[in-house]
Amino acid sequence: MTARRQAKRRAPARSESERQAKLQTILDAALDIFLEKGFADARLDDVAARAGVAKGTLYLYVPSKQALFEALVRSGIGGPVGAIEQKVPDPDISAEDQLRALFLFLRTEILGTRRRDIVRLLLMEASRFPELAEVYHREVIVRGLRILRGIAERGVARGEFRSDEIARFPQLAIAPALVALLWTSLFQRFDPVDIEAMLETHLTLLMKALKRHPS
Amino acid sequence: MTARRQAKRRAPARSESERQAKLQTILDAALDIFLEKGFADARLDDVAARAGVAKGTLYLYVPSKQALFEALVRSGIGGPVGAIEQKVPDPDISAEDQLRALFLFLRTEILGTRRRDIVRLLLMEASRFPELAEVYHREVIVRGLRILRGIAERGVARGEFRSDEIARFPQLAIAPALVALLWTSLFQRFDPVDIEAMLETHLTLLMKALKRHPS
Amino acid sequence: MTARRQAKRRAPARSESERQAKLQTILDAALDIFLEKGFADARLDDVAARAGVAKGTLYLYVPSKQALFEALVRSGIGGPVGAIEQKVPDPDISAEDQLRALFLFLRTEILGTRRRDIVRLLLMEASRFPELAEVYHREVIVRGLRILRGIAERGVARGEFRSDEIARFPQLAIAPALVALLWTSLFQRFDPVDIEAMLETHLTLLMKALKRHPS
Amino acid sequence: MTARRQAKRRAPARSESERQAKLQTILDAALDIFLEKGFADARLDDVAARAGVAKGTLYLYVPSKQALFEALVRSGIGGPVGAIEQKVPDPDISAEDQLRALFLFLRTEILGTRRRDIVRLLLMEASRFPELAEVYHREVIVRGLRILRGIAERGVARGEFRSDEIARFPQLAIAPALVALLWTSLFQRFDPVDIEAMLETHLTLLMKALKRHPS
DNA sequence: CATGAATGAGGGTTCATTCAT
DNA sequence: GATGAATGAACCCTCATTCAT
Repeated sequence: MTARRQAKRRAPARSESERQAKLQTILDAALDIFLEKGFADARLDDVAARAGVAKGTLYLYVPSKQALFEALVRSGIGGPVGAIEQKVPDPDISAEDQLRALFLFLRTEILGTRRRDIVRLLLMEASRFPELAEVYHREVIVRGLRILRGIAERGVARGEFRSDEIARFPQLAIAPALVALLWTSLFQRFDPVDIEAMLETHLTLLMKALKRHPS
Repeated sequence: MTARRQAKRRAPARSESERQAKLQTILDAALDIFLEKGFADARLDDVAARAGVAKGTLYLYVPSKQALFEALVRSGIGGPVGAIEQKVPDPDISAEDQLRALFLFLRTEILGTRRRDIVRLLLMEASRFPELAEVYHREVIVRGLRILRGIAERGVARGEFRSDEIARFPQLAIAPALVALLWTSLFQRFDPVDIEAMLETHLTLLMKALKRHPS
Repeated sequence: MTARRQAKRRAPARSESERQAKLQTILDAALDIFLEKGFADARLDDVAARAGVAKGTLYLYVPSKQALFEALVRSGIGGPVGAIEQKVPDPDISAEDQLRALFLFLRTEILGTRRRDIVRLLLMEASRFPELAEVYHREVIVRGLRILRGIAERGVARGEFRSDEIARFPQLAIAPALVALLWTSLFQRFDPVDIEAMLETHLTLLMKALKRHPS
Repeated sequence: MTARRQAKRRAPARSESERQAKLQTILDAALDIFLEKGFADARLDDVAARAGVAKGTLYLYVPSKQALFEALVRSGIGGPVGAIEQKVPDPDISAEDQLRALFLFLRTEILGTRRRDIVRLLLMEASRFPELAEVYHREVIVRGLRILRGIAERGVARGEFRSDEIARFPQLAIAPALVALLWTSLFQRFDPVDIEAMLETHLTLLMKALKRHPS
């Protein structure tokens, strides 16, 4: 064991962190290419070229094209949900403000960033990668809906909301965000919509429907 | 002479309706395969096998794989929208009932049929077929949103609705249908959701938010 | 036997001569297409379309694409050689005039007609159809060279020619015609050459070389 | 550092000369196959097999079947013409000897080598590759005829030749070489002709026709 | 570790030939 | 006989993966 380590450390031209950095470079390049072409049409030649490495090098970091795709998606999901889980369920603020905070987060941390593209890519390819759909469901969907349900239940419990529709179907609360995501990707260029205003209007309607004493 | 003319003018070996039927068989088979594998991974061998014809036969009906895909999508969109345009804008019934009729139609004519899969396929591949995305936008999205906007505006005009949010962002009214579509395709098998109840709840919330005198 | 004949004669819509006429239509169409595309690139669809028949009909007249090509070439060669054999070896005129008559025939009956294209097609495809090359050699080359050799030998015998080079290598006498054929097909469009003057000059040179008392 | 640089700057895995050698192997193999089958019927599988490489490897050296064909032809033409341009127009020797040198060169460097096959292949396929016909015309025909014309004009100028027929139609001087080329390819196997004697006889005749004082 | 040349299975497309009408 | 829809073998080209350097 020691001997082996020494053998490896004799020329540690690449430390573990350097290796991680290069892997990240590859994942970034892969995201670009996969987004542009989709999984099946993406060529590893292009990924390698964009990452600035030789094609064979990819296989030193990832065992196959499919694994590259999966690593890419896994690295891009989950993180933000954890952040929301930390910040949003603040019992000191109203359910409405919690929802608004959640949407602000969605707009700034997802819809306005590359993560939006990762999610779109995932939606596009999910039916071809059922296992990945399950991971996404478990790591993002379930946790996201749990947060929403928590907000809704607390809203009902403290009398802020009249009814529990969102607790029962939290999907209804983020449905417009899904529309925003797809619209941006597919139609925005020839039929632009003010996404921010749309989401704001959604919250307005939702509050009208839910709040006992609409502000 | 007459006899010869008949010989030359005789009905085509395969009548037009027979040709259409076979084309439909091919389109059906193609939908199955494209849904299962996505456009790029779908093999025309499989399409032909499922349609029960030889591979070369496909090219008697469609000039290329891409054209097959486009024909498939085009054949599956547009029709229902026309039906809705005919039925829904009935001035004799309330805006709420018009919306409910629209959602009933969505559930029974889209979400409950193969058209759901065509739409999902389109969403999956839209970025690879920008022209098709435009066709879909023009033939379905624009017309669908126009119907919704019409309902909303009439609801406001006749005093049934308090405000015009849906007229401004009709996307908000059908957003849950999009969730339903994707959920069904991606997660329903391991996390079933009562789609009908969800959409019903959406309508309930929407009416609470919009109606001047909620029933 | 009689019965069969009667059966056939009951509706002899197509007599033998009609059949021959249709075959000729097909061969003409095939020549056009083969000339335009070469054998391998010619499509029977195009041959059928140009002949005004259905593709399957071709197979009622010819058993395969290769057979069509061979029938075409066979039908287009040989004929003229027979004509020359009849006309040229006129013992009453000088060898020079016989040669001139031969070249006039070449210019007007071969180089200036479709036969030129048939010969070119044959040269192009001969290495792929060795049997056809043999037929051409036997039916055209051998007979043509025999005519030339006959002229040359008579010229020597009657003292008109000094030597027997052309009797030994009659190919030398028609070599410029081959140049004319290929030049016309390949280079004439961007580097035009006065073919008639070239052949005339060839004869002039040849007479200078051969004749005892150049005129 | 130096070591690393060497690692990055090391000679290409395959040196340029190795690459050229392999390309030549492929071109040689392609010539065999194209000659045997013609362009359209040649299969890249066979080219690869004969070259001893995998099919995909061909595409590392040439972008398409057509480009392979064109590379093959281009690599085989032009070179010898340059050599002749250097050697033949020697003002110290007679026009006759220049012509004889030219024919010797033709026999040993073209007719007796693979270049003969390349020319034949070009003639066979020229109508399918009009651009290539132009290249050949420009790089070979024009230059070759210019050499002949130069010899002829000098022959006239110095009084060696009586007349200028060859200066006007230099094609007449090499026409027998074309016959030799085609005869060798098409008929030689069942009707052998002494090509060397034929060309020698051609020169004899030509000198008789042209020279003021035949030797 | 890194490279990139080489591999070869795979798939879209064509088209000569067949055959039911 | 004539038709033309159907067939399916064949072939060019791509690209994920391997491996000698």
